[in-house]
Amino acid sequence: MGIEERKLREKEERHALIIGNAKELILEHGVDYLTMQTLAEASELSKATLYLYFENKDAILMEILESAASDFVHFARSRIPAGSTGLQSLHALWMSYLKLFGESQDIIVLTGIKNYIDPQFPLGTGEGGSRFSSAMGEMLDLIIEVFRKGVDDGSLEKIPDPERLAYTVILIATSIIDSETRLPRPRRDPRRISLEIRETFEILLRGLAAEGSDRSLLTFTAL
Amino acid sequence: MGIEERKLREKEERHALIIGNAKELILEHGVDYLTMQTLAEASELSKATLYLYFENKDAILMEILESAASDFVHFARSRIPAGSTGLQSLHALWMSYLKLFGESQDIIVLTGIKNYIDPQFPLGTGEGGSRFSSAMGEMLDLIIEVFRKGVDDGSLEKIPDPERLAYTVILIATSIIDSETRLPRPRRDPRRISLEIRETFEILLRGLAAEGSDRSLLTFTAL
Amino acid sequence: MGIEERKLREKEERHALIIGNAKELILEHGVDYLTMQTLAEASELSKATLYLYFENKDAILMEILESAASDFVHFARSRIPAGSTGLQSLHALWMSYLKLFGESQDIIVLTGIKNYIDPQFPLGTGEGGSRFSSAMGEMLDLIIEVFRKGVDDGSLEKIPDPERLAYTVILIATSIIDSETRLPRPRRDPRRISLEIRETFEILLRGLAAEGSDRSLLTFTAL
Amino acid sequence: MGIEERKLREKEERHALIIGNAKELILEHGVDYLTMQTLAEASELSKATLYLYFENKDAILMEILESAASDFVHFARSRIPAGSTGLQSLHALWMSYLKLFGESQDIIVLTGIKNYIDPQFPLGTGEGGSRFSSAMGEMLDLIIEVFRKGVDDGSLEKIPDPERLAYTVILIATSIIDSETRLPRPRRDPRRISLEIRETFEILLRGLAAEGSDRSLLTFTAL
DNA sequence: TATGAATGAGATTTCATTCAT
DNA sequence: CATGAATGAAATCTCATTCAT
Repeated sequence: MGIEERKLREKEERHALIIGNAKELILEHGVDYLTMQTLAEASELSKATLYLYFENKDAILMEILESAASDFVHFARSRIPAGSTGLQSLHALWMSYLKLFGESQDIIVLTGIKNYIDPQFPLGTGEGGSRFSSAMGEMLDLIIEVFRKGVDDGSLEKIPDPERLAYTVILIATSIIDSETRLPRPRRDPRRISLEIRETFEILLRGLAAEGSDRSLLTFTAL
Repeated sequence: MGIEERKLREKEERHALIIGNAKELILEHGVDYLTMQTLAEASELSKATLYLYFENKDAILMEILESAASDFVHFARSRIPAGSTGLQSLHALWMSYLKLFGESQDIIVLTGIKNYIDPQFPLGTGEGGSRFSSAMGEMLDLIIEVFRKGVDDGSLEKIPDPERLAYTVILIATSIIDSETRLPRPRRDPRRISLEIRETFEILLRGLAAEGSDRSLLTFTAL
Repeated sequence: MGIEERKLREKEERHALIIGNAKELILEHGVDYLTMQTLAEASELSKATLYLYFENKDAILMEILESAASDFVHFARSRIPAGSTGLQSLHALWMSYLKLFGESQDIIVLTGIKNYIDPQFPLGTGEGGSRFSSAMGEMLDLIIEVFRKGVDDGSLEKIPDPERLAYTVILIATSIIDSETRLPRPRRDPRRISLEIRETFEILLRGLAAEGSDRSLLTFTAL
Repeated sequence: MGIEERKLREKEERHALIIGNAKELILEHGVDYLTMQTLAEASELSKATLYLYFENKDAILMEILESAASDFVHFARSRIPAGSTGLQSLHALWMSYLKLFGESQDIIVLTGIKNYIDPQFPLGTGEGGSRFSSAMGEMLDLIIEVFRKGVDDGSLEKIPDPERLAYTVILIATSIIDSETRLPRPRRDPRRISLEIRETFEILLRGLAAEGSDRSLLTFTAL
């Protein structure tokens, strides 16, 4: 029975290996560089073998996207204290984003893929909407929730259409990174990106917060 | 020499024709649809002929980008009254953006191409910087200028690194449209985009403006 | 030795199981659907295991063909009364065909495979003849025998080359079904096939029978 | 203007060349051997070039099928004298078949492709029926027409369902050749096939003709 | 100047078969 | 005896780019 376990583990490891290599490739050379060929080479496997682990190329991208998005949502939720105001929640949410981005570069991969798979998200859910990531949907829900809370408790300015704004905010946040994804790593500077995101979030937060809000909630410099 | 003139004129006309068709195709069907094949057909020319007018596909996209960006910069500059504060200038700048977007849809083409050609811009100028658009550089300069003025005259909050923020702001503004560009026109909704951009700009403006600024400068509803 | 017996029996059972599944798959989804993959799944075995029981895919198909053809020959022989004329024998032979087809659908499998494996049979025995089915050879012999008998006893028209005609007749009979085999069962209509075969046999029988033959031997309507 | 003509001619020649090579390959090695790769090699062109002349592989097969079927129908119609009985027409029809087969081997190609493209034809027209060859439809119509005429003028036996029988007859006629198509030419013997077809047609004709028909119409030996 | 024609390189996917464990 | 895992070879199709005429 130890054998079965080992086999299962090995299978999972390979699966993870492939995903890992795919992420690495995307991170290194951009999403367009990820072909079954390059992925096979990077994984020291044949192309056919990849199809043992994934139904098709989309499935690989989807899995990366799903897991990255899902990780983010869970992490963020865990860092929003119960009873916090909308503004506090938003602050916590963005802190999570910065933290996660600082620790791994999954977010780079995530956004790159998002735009590759479904460039119109979050603008158009349309008919093909169902095709799109469920984890991405959860992320959207979380943000909408925070916006609504903030408007209700008065910690945020009035937001005409929280759903639309949530879309837009995801778009902004991801697109700052998005462009990075297609370029080779050498030209990328994680610290610069981090600074840019932080600064952008501060401006957005100032723009969203109700007048007279606590200044300490409008900055991320403590990071 | 009348002959030479005519030839020159015809050459320019063809050149313009191709560019026009390329824009149209992008607008209609998204950037991915623009292949040398489709462009040749739309222009009623052969693929080979396209190469008489442009070195390669990138050159076509670049030129569209250049001219659109250049148009925008000139238009925006013409709408910033002499002697206006930084905040006023920024307001005018964004009004121009909204106006231009309302009137033509060049901006859709522009941003779509920007991300297609050089997705890292404005993040990475790097070594490859020379490759990138000079008109885009002018746009950048304009925004930096406005930021500096605003910080100096106290109409904007302190901005640690105006250049970087200018990059970011262009990115935000363009990326909202970016995703649209790859979709065929039918699924696009100009009004929605317009609303999103406007709302985003308001939030950014509120976030950038010094406290106690004139409220009328923080909204675009008059549009 | 009880053990050895059991092992042998189990081996044969597996063998039969695989063959059975292969038939079922062909019957359900058509010959093209039978891949080592689908067969392994249906048999709840690994693909590699299939190769323990059969040298390659062709061997599997061949065996199905063999057994189906063999079954048919035995069944048909058992239904040809001793002392019957050639015409009576031919009638009995084709009744067997119709009956077998009505009861099982093995014949569908059989013909489908025949054309898949060795489409030139019965046209070409050639050098590669050895490769081909021995049971199919028996079927051929049976028909030739019947033809010869009929020509001798005057119940059939003169047949220039009984062997060649036997080939042709098998071809005709099987080919009516052949095309069906590649289609999934839902689009198949056993009754229509049955009618077609019957009608064809009647025409052939009329064409083969000596003039003035007993009319009741020229029809299968009693079926 | 001579230039344009020449170009057009050359284009058509290439087109014809490819079709010719495709036929040749099918004739030589069977339908399964025809891949874009082998066809490209045989034509001394690159695979990509083939796509300049044909939209996809199916289009190539379809064109061969269409033209062969269409040729046959026209040829056959031209050889059926006005005012002939059904039996005479059928005889003429099959003479045409034999003649065409004797002259070119297009019919081999035709039937091979027919079964490759649409194996269920003529059994199942089904929903996808429209997808199938229009020339093949004309062939069917011709045969049905002849059957009806023969039943009406009493030269043929009663036919319960002329349409179904027409299907069956095409099936029989083509399937005799069909098997050939997938095998390399060396194992093929045109004369034998010719004999088989002739003999089969005679039997069918005897089976279909009304009793007491003119014997000279029941044989093809004059061929 | 213009172009028809051609193509190399590369993308995704499928399948019969092998081999170490 | 059984198998999970791996793979080579092949299939269809696309696209930016080149070159002789």
